[in-house]
Amino acid sequence: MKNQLSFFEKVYDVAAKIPYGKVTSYGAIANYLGTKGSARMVGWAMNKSFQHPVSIPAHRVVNRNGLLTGKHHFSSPNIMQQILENEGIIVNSDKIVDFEKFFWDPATELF
DNA sequence: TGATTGACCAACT
DNA sequence: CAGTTGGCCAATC
Repeated sequence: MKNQLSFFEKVYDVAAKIPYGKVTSYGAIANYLGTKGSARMVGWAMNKSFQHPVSIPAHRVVNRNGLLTGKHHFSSPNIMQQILENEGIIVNSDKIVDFEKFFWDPATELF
């Protein structure tokens, strides 16, 4: 029995818990999981999240700079920004304004 | 099955 | 300051 979830599964678990109107980074999730170097896997997991049965708010996950790097992988490159602005997050030039204000760190908030 | 890639990050050169 | 490298795990070729 493999009680231990794969890194892949943990990413979904954390990403699904991102509160409304908040954002986090790939590195923050990876760091929370204890594998800082696996930040790329988080993004890759988000890509697969679309085919994942659970709704993953991948639009609330951005890179360390608050830049919407993954927007291009959505149905339309403008969808990600539209949703974020819909949640009260200000986005300018594909970048989140006051990123630290909307930043949600699982290691801190989720504990 | 070995090699490459991937929505990243930090450190090094 | 810009380009390269190492790290991590899973999927694709």
